[in-house]
Amino acid sequence: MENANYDVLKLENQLCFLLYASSREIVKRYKPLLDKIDLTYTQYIAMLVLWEKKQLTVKELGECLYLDSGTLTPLLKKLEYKGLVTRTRSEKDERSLVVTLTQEGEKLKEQAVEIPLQIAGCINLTPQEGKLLYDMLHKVLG
Amino acid sequence: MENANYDVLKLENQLCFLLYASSREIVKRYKPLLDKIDLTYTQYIAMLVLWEKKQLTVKELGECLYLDSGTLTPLLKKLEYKGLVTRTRSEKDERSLVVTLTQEGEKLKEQAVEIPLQIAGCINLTPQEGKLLYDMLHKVLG
DNA sequence: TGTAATTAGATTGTGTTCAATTAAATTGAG
DNA sequence: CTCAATTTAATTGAACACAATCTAATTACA
Repeated sequence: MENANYDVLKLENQLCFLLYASSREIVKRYKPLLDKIDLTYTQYIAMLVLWEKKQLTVKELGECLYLDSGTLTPLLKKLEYKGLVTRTRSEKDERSLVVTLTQEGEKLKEQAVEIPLQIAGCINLTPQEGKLLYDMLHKVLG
Repeated sequence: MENANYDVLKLENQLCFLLYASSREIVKRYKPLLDKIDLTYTQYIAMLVLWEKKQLTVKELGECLYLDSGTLTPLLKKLEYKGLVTRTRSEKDERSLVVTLTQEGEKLKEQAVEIPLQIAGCINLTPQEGKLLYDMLHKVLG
């Protein structure tokens, strides 16, 4: 084949690149809001889970966030250092580390509750489009 | 307001989290394919642009990829080290660094041409859904 | 029961990302 | 022209991501 069709290589055609670029763009839009409560984006999504569940193991948190201990261990140590969570070994199974929201961590939720609306306000999608995007990303994630 | 509605904080409701998780998931699916041609995902998308344009400045490449020199400088040095590109200052404007595809870099395109189809094959979307996702991500990116 | 296999986290090393700063080159206003 | 403002990369430092490896604890099977 002398003239292979290289069009598939063109960047504009790359759905994956759009996904990658959009993800970073959105995280960047969170930054000024998260700076106010001194959290990074990854710390924020970890806190989202903790605000909902109060307590869970590193393994469970990793399953929620699709992150492994290589990312979570240092992140949770930072949240512990900030006084937002505690880290203790499970009594039932010493291999498991239980992460628990502190009072301080619980209190931070009140300030964080503003963030989702502010983010929604700066994303250029109608609720219908948002729902469509949501459904398709769910399919991608499988 | 005694019972603020914290539902907006729930992770499943977070479009942004899905975007972030899907992006990482897709990049992970590229890895075994990119390992064969010894490129990381970021190096790959830089090569995509170079395969199309042959030559451009770091600034132009950054605009294509939404990445700054903090990311691109070390990345391009690695591509140069691998012999895929050359890096030379522009004669017209010494501030600009011109990145040029080498013969070696051009040759790699032949092996890379297989990748998009293989990725498409492991993403769980119909062409119609892909188009919809594509359009909405374009809107998000603005 | 005793050892092999598995599991949960921690650690290490590579490679991004990005904000902030720096340095050199170029441009523009007076 | 000339000096201040702007532009382009490079550098630095903090924080991920993730593969690979390690250790300790638990489970399973011969």
